[in-house]
Amino acid sequence: MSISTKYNPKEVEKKWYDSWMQRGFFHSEPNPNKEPYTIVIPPPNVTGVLHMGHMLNNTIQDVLIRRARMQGKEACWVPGTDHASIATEAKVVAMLKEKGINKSDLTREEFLEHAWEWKEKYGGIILEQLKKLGASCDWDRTRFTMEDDMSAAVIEVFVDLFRKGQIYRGVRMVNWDPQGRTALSDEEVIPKDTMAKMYHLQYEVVADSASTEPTYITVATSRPETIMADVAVAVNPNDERYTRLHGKSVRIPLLGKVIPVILDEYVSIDFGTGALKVTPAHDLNDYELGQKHKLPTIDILNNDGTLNEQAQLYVGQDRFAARRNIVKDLQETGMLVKIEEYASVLQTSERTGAVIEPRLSMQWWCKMDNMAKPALEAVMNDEIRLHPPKFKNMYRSWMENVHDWCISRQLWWGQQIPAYYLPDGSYVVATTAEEALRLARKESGNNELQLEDLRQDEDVLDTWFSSWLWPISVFNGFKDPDNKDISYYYPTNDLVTAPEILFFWVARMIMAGYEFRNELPFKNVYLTGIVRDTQGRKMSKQLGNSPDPLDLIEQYGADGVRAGMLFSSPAGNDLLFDEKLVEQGRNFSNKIWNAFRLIKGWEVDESLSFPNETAVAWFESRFNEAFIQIEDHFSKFRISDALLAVYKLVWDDFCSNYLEMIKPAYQQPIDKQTIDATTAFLEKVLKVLHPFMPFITEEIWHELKERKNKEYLIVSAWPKKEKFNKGVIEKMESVLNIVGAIRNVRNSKNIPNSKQLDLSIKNLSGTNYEPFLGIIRKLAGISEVSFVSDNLEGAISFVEAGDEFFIPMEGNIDVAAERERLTKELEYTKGFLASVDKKLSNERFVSGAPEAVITAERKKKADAEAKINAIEQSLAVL
RNA sequence: GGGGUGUUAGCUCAGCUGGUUCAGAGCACCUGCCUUACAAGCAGGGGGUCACUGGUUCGAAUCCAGUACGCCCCA
Repeated sequence: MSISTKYNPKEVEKKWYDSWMQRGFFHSEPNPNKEPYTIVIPPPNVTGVLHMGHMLNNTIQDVLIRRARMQGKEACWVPGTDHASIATEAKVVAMLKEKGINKSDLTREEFLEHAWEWKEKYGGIILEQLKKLGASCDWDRTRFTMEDDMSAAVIEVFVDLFRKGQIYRGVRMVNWDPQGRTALSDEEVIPKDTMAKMYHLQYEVVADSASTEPTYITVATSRPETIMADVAVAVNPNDERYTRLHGKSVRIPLLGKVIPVILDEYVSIDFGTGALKVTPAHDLNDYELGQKHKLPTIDILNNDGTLNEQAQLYVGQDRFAARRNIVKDLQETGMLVKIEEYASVLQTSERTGAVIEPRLSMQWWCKMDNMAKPALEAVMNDEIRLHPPKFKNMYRSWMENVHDWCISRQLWWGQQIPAYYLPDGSYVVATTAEEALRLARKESGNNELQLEDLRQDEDVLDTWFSSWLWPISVFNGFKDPDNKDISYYYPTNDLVTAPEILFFWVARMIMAGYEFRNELPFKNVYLTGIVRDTQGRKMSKQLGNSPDPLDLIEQYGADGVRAGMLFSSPAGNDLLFDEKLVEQGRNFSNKIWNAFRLIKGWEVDESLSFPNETAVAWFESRFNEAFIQIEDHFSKFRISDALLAVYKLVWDDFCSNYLEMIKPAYQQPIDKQTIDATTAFLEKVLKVLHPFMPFITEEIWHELKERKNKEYLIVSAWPKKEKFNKGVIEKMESVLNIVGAIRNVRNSKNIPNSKQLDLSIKNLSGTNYEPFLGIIRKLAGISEVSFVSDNLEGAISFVEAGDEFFIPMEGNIDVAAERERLTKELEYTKGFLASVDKKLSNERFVSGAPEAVITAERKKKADAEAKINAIEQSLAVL
């Protein structure tokens, strides 16, 4: 037999992936005779490379889709990528810069040409990487959020929502990324804990008459460079320190401009000095305060973060340079009282890392409140289930406090907003320029207008404004709402994604589902955790703590990596990734491989009788029991638990126990009935293992037997739930306990495995041990078994299931040690009995507890008493 | 500040409907084995007041309240 003792995944994985592709097993077409099962991939950024998060996420999707396929459903997993406007544009800008080209020197068309070229060349690598993982996506259906159809859907949706009054244009406070020079949604802003400085500045109070000494009010701010944009100083009306200032005005330091003191309970008395400078253009809270008190707004920043003319001072300087300079100048004039360090949260851009500038700007907005309602309800009433359900609360609080969505981005890569400005500044919204012209002529009453007179809005839409349509648009549901694909596959079944994007993607897809199809987009949302390193740190490029997934696959095999990722990742929990887990996954592959080698290596002798009836009957039941558990785990999306249950079934039950029971002596042949049963068991085991470890299972499946053309494991029938015999399982459990006890004796007495032992059984329970004697002999290395009615002298004894067992020790038994061991066990059992007795003598327990519990307690009592009796007898004969 | 969530073995975590799956798994550790499927393995073993304090209950790791510490989301 020349099969290697080590499983070698490399060529096996490539072979089977190609073979599956060739035979079209991943491809799906609507089939009215089958139940559809659909997953749409969370489209990774087209610029992305596979990281550990993707690995986890896509492994789970593949497990679900493979199981569904085997269950006979029409399984369709739609892959694709997202155009990721900011990330991609940043990459392209950087690439151009390396070539010495500035974006600002290019026209929009030129830039987009470069971008597309870049996308064609480098985009979508990640999809190729997913194939290495074994992802069984329907690659014929691969989509990209900026391909023509998808973009058309985005534009159509924009126009539709605009006509419904759900989209508007307005000046609002936005998160401004001065580096990317674009607005960001709240979700694209990452708060970072930092130590910041709090500057205490003096504002001179404008005196009633010129004669009095100047007085000052101290204001605390973290952003001294914005004082030129101040329009008021606010204090709490209940703050007695400042009562004297009610109705007064103050002078801005350096600038000398006079601004009023206003009163508002919003100001917290204990924070800073209790006096707040109000800068509506550069702080969200100040903006709201300004609106409330009808204060003007003075915007002193350019879109690149430098100061503009409105600032009057430090014009043209970057905001941080201006801060350094103003601090120096304030110090020199004595208006800076002190600088304090305090822990603060810095808002930064997810894409560029720049510090976010709250900024007033004209943007496009999408109203959320109407759409949020059905989306909230669907989750609250479990039409859409979140796994784990703890995310429901979070979802609710977000949806109840939902803000309008800023959907415009000052970028070129993406869907350009279909708004067209007329020369007079008014605008129309239309899917095409031609239609826009028609509308413009109609609305303006000016039939002389030409296409050249219209100017399309420069901005593009937020990436998520295309992603939220994904489950519908991948099936062309906008252009052709009743096509056979969308009618069949939509609503999809399960969505697997990270909790980080629960709001800006998942929630919005739900809204889009109800808004555009009156139907939920998916039924279950499985939320994975974040993959962290062993120290609990998020994996990141900067930290360099993330292993390269492809290296891992190279080293441990895709199956090993998949299993490793799943071993410790219950839904919604972060996964502390340790390469040890992948090693365990690899070892598991090897274990299965060797079980296969063993079975494959046996010679069959058809003349032999069938000696393994008990073992076969037991494993049959055990498989069915485990399978029911596995299915239960799956039904509750406990993927990790399902794998662990399979793992134990394979390793403990099948390999350590079953195969050892039936294994013929060295170089002896096996009987026909046993080999047939065992082959069938292995096939069943391979089936339940296949979704987790597709490659090795397919390999063994084909090596085990000749298979016809399309008889592949990937499309074989998932096992059915069947009844099992609980009694058989329990009996075997106690037999295995006996084996364990004998092995323990062997170990503690240093008796080598090669030395056979004898066993005497004092059968008090009336159990029929006959069918199990062969198993006990084989697994525990016993030669003679005898049944006795008296205790054996000079033997080590133990009790199991009410019966006593003796192993003769040929006189060299350590009486003292044995006595000690038995005494200890006796003490323990007596203590145990006492606690059971206490319970049973408690009348309220007996009357209050259910019958089954009481019976169980009575049985415990009887067992304990029998055991005490047996130990005492053993002690007596020692 | 508001809301959520967690704290179980050295580590990572299960424990779902309160009671035999109730204190468990994997890794790590210790002992002994290269026993012809597998040393990427086999056999055995040690290790936990279930964060703390109270309450409900015949019975609490499990339910409730509070405290401490951690994490997440929103401000």
